[in-house]
Amino acid sequence: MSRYNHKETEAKWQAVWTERRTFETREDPSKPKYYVLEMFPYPSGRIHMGHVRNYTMGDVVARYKRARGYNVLHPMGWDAFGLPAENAAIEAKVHPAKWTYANIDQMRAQLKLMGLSLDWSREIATCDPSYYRHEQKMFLDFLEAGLAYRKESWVNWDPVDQTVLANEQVIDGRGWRSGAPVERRKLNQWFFRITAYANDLLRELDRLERWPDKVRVMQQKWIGRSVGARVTFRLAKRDDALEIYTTRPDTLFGASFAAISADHPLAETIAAQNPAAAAFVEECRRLGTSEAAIETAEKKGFDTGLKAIHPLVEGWELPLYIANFVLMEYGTGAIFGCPAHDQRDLDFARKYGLPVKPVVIPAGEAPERFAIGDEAYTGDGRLANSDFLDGLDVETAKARVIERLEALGHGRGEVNFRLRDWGISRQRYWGCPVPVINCPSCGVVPVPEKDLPVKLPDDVTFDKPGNPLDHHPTWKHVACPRCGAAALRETDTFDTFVESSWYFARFCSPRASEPVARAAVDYWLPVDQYIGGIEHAILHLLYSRFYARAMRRCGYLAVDEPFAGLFTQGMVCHETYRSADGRWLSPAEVERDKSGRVVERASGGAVAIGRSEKMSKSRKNTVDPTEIIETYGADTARWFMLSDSPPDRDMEWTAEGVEGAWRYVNRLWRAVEQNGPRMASLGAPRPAQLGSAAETVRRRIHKTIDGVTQDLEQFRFNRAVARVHELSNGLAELAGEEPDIAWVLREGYEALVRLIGPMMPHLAEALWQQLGHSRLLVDEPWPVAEPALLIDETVTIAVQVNGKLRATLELPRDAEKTAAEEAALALPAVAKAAEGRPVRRVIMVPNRVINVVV
RNA sequence: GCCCGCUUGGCGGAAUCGGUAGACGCAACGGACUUAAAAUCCGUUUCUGGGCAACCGGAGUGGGGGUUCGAGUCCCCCAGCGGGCACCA
Repeated sequence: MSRYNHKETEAKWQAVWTERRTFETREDPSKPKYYVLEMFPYPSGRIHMGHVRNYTMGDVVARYKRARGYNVLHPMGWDAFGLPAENAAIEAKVHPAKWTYANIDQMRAQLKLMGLSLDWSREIATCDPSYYRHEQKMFLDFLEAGLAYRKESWVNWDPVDQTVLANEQVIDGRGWRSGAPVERRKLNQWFFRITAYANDLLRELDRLERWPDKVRVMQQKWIGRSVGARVTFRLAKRDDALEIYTTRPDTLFGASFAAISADHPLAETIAAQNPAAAAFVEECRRLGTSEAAIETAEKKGFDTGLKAIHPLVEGWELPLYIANFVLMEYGTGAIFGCPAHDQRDLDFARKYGLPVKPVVIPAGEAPERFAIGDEAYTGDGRLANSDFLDGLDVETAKARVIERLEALGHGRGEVNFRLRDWGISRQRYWGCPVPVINCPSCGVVPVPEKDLPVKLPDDVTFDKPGNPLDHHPTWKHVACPRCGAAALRETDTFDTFVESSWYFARFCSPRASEPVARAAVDYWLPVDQYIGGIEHAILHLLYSRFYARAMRRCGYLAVDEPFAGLFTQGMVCHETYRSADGRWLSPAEVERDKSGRVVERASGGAVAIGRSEKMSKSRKNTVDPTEIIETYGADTARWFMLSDSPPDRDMEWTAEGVEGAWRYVNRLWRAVEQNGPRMASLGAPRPAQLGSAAETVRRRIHKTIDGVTQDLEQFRFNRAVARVHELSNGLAELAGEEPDIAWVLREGYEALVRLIGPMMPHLAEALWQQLGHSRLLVDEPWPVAEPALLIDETVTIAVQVNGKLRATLELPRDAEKTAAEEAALALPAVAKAAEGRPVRRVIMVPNRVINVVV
C-alpha cells in the first residue's frame, strides 16, 4: 500500500490548477457572482500562522461558492507601503522598494504552497506606480469635490517615527507602532472629509446585517453621535461671545461656570496678555490628552477673570475658566459647567468652591431637600429651580430650552460627532506622494492629470531623521503648473490606510487605465465576504466605507458599502516557554524528555510552560507555516486550522493537534485505497434492495452532506470537520462485501471527498482521481443531499419522569400521541421512577421527548 | 468608570426553537500486532456510590435565586476572565 505523499500530490495539483488557469476569473453576467476577499497582507517578509488561518477560511468559502455555481472572484495583493520598509532601509541599508519586492516574492511563493484558489493574474502591490497613480488621480477628484482639504492643525506627532499619526493610531497616548508617547504639534496637514458622511456612516451600520454586532457597535461608538445644543454666552465688558456645546441644555439653570480648552482661540488671546494664563495653557499642552488619561485627570482650571453672561437670565454672570479637561477637538472647545448633573463639573466646582445647584430632581425626592454629595446626579427626573422649565421632564425641557434659545437668538439645536476628519499626511518616504505643488503665488496647485503619477524618487538617503523626500536635492523643486514660477512639490505622502481603502475595488479591474473599470466594479462589488482580523474593526473598515462613498460621489462606483459580509477571525495562539534563567524559548527549542517533562532541547534544562498567547516574535512562540507545510503538507495545516476552535475565536496551535490532522489525512487516504476493490462497482446502478446496514449508512451520508453544507454557509468550519470525522468513522465500520454495501461505501467516500474539497483541496483532488474520475474535483458541483434521507423512519424518544431521563423509546416517526404515551407508561423504568404515584400529566414533544408528570 | 462578549470533562470544543449534556478531536490509560519501538488497529475515559459483571443509583454546564412539566439555553443578582471606549460636555 502506498503511503500518502503530500509533497508530490500537492505540487501536482497546484501545477494542474495553474496550467488550466482554473482560478482566473472574468465577468460573466450569466452566472451569479461572489467576491471573496481576505485582508491583504503587509509584505513583512514571511507569512505567519495568522495569514494561514485567514487565507484558509477565505479559500474554503471561495472553493465552496465555486462548487455551488458562483462566478467567484478571489484575488490577492500586497499592502506594500509602510514604515517597516523604511526601518529596513535605515537598519539594513537596503532600499525600501527592493526590500518590499523581495518580501513579496518570498511570501507569494509561500502562499502558493497553501494551494489557495486565488486568481494570481490580478495581483497588485500598492507601492507600484501603476497602483498609486490612480490613488493620486482620485485624490485630485476628491480635492475638487471638497472631500480633501489642507489645514493647519494640531497633530499627534510620533517623535520616534518622526511622523504624524491619525487619532486612531494613538493608543493610550502612544504611537500605535513605535509605542512612543505622542507629542502635539501644529502643522499644515491634508485631510479627508470623512465627517461629511458621519451621519450616513452611522445610519448605514444598521443595514450591514452580515457584519458582527461587535464591529458595528465599535464603529457606532467611534462615530459617536450626540444630540444637544450650541449656546451663545456673551462676554461681559467685551464685544465678543463664547459658543459652547452641550447635550444637557435642560440644565442651563444649574450653571455655575463656563470653561474653555487651553487650545481655544480665546485662551490664546488671554495667554498673550497674561503670563499666568500662558503658563497654565502651557502646562495643559504639555500634559496633553495622553498624560491626562494616564493620571485619571485631576480637574484644573485658571480663572480668566472674564464673565460669561447667562443666555436666559439677564444679569447672571458666570466665571470663565481655562480648564484642562475641555477638549478643543470636540464641540466648540467650550462648555458651561453644571456641577449638580455632571461629574467632571462637580469635581471642578468642589475644587474651586463654585455653587452646586440641582435642577433635575429624581422621582420621589422633594426639590428643596434634594442635595448633591460627591456624585453628580445624571439620571432622569423633573426640572426644578429652572424658571419656565420647572416640573418638566428632561426631554421636554431640552426641547423647550432650545425653542427659547432660538427665539432669543442665543442658540440652536445641534448634533455633534466624535468622529474627526481623517488626517492623511505623513512625513515619510515609503508612501504615495500627495500630488500637489505649493506655489508661492498660486498657493496649492494640483498636479495636472497628464503629469501623473508623481513617482517616488529612487535615489534617497535615510541617514538623518525626518522625511527623505524633503531632504532630496532636486525632487521637490518644480515649476508651478499654473504660473510657471519656481515652486515646491508637496513632500508629504499618504497614510498607508489610503491604499487599503480602495484595493478591493482595484481588484475588479487591476490593469485598467482608470482607477477602476466601471463595468467591472458594477459587476463585482460589493465584496460578498470579507475576512480578516478584529484589529481592523474601526480604522480600515471605516476608511473603506468612507472611500466607497467618496468614489461614488466622484463617479467611480455605484455602491456605498464595500463589504456586504464581514467575518472577523480569532488569533492563532501558542504556549509560551521560558528557560530557568528567563529566556523565551521557541517551540522548536523545546522537547519532551523520556519522563514527559518539557525541557530545553539544547541543554536539557528545565522549561517553564506559560499560558497560551498570540503568536509573536517577542514571546518566540511562533511556528513557521512553511516548515509545517514541508513536514505535513498544506492540507494538514489547513485541516487543523479549521478543526478545533470556532473561527471567530482564538485558537491554540499545538503539535499534537497537527499530528491529529495529519493522521486523519493518512487514514482517509488509506481508507479509499483499501476499499478500492470493494468499491470496484464503478458507476454501477444502485442495487434494487439495500440492506438495513446500508440504508442506515446512506442516511448518515446524506445527513452529513446537508450538515456540512449548512456549516460552511455559516462559518462553522469546526463542526463541518467533526461531521466529516463522524462519517469517516461510520464508513470504516461498514463491513461486508455484498453489492449494496459496496455501493453505499462508494457513495459515502465520494461524498466525503467532495465535502473536504474546499478544506483539503489537494487530498480531495487526489482521492477523486483515485475513485476513478477523470474530471477535476474542482470543476465538480457541490453534492446535494436527498431530502428523503434526511428524515428518519424511526426516532429515539427520551422518556422522562418529572423532567428526569428514565428511559428511551424507539418509535416510528410522528407516532400518535396516545400510542406513544401508552408505550412510555408501559416502561418498567417509568413505573419504578413513579413509585406508585398516579400520573398527573403527560407532556409530549413529537419525536423528541415524553415527560410523565407524577 | 461605561459598553460588549465569554465561563460546559484533563484540554479545544459540540448541543440550530427550552426537550437524551459532553458529538468530534487532543491527551491519558488498557489491549492487539511487533524481537522491540514507531506506525496502525480495537477498547475505556464527566465526577461519584454499589456490583465480578452486564448493570443500578446520585450529582453535574462559574456561584446564588427565579420562570417552566422540563433550563447549558430564558429572567434577576454576584464572581472571574477577555475585549472595546474612556475628561466627547
